[in-house]
Amino acid sequence: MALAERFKGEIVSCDSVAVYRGMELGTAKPSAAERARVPHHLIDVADPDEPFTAGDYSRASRVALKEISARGCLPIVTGGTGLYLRALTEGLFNGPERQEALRERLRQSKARHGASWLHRLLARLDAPSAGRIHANDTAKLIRAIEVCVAGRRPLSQVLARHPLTGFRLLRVGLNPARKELYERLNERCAAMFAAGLVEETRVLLKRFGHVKALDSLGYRQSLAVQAGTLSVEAAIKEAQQGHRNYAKRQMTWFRREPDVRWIEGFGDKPETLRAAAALVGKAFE
RNA sequence: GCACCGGUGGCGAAGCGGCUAACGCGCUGGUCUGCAAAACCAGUAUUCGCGGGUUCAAUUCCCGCCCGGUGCU
Repeated sequence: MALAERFKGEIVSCDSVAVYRGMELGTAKPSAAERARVPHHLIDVADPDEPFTAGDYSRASRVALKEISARGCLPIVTGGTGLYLRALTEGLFNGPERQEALRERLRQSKARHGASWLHRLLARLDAPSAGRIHANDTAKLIRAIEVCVAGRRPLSQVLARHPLTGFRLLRVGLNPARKELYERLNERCAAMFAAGLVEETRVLLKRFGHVKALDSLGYRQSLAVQAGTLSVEAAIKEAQQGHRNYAKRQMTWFRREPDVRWIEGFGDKPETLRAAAALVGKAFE
C-alpha cells in the first residue's frame, strides 16, 4: 500500500482465495478504504462456486499488468500463492484445462483398482512424468494423466513455459523470524474467528453449498463448527496450526524463487518499508 | 498409611522376554507447470522414571525407591 502510494503503483493481488467474492474475514483482504486509495486487481473476480485456476490467474494478471503500465503506473504484485506467481512470471505450458468427467472416472478407477493404479497408468502413458511424480500424489497424477489423455500428448513433452515478457521484475521477499511469525499468525487467526468467520462461512455455505473454496484455511474449520463436529476453540487451534504449516510451505517455495531480494522482518515495520522502497527506487526510478 | 493403575521422543500413544522401539501430531527440510490456503515426500528416541536382580537376552519378569492418578480406612 505505502509503496504503491509512493511510486504511483497499483496492486495486483496474488492470492488464490482472495479472488473469491464473499470470502472476506478469512483472507484478510484490503479494506474498501484501502482499495479506494490504491487500485487493487485480482480480488473478488469469481464466486466461490466458480473454479478459478492457475491458468485463469496467469491470463488475468497479465492483462492487469499491461493495463497498469499502459496507464503509466507501476504494477506491484503482492501475495503468497507461489504457483500463481510462477504462472504469472514464468507461465504455464499450453495444456488442456480441467476435465471434470475424466477426473471423476480416474478417481473411480483408483477406488476400484487400488492406490497404485493411477501411477501405473501414467507409467504407461508417460514414463518420464511417472518417474517425477510420487505414486501417492493423486492430485498431480490426475493432472498428468489428464494432460496426456485430453491433450493427446505426454505431459513430459509439453513442458515449455511461456514467460511474461515486456516487464523488468524486482522480487522482494519478507523473512521474519519463524517464532514471531508463528505468534502473529496465531493472533491473526484468532482475530478472524472473533470477527465472525464462522458466520461468514455459514452464509457462504447456504448460498453455494460445500464448494472447494470453502476448504481453505479457517473456512474448512468453520465448516466443521457448523456441522457440530468441532468446538470453536478447537477450530481456532486447528486453523492456527494450518496457517503455521502453510507459512512454512510458502517459505520452502519462495526460497527456490530466483533473484529474490530478502528483507528480514515483517512488512509493517518502518525499516522494512524503507528497505523495500530503496530497492524499488533503485530499480525503477 | 494401605491397595490398585500408570510413568516409552516436544506431545499423544503401541509394544510387555529376542527383528534396526509401531503409529498419529508437532518440528525441520523438500517437491510442486490449471481446484495450490491443495496434494505429496523425507528426516526427526543408540533408548523405554531411577537403582539393583533374574536370564544367553529385558522397555517387557522380580525387588526397592521416586513421581502422577484413582480408591480405601
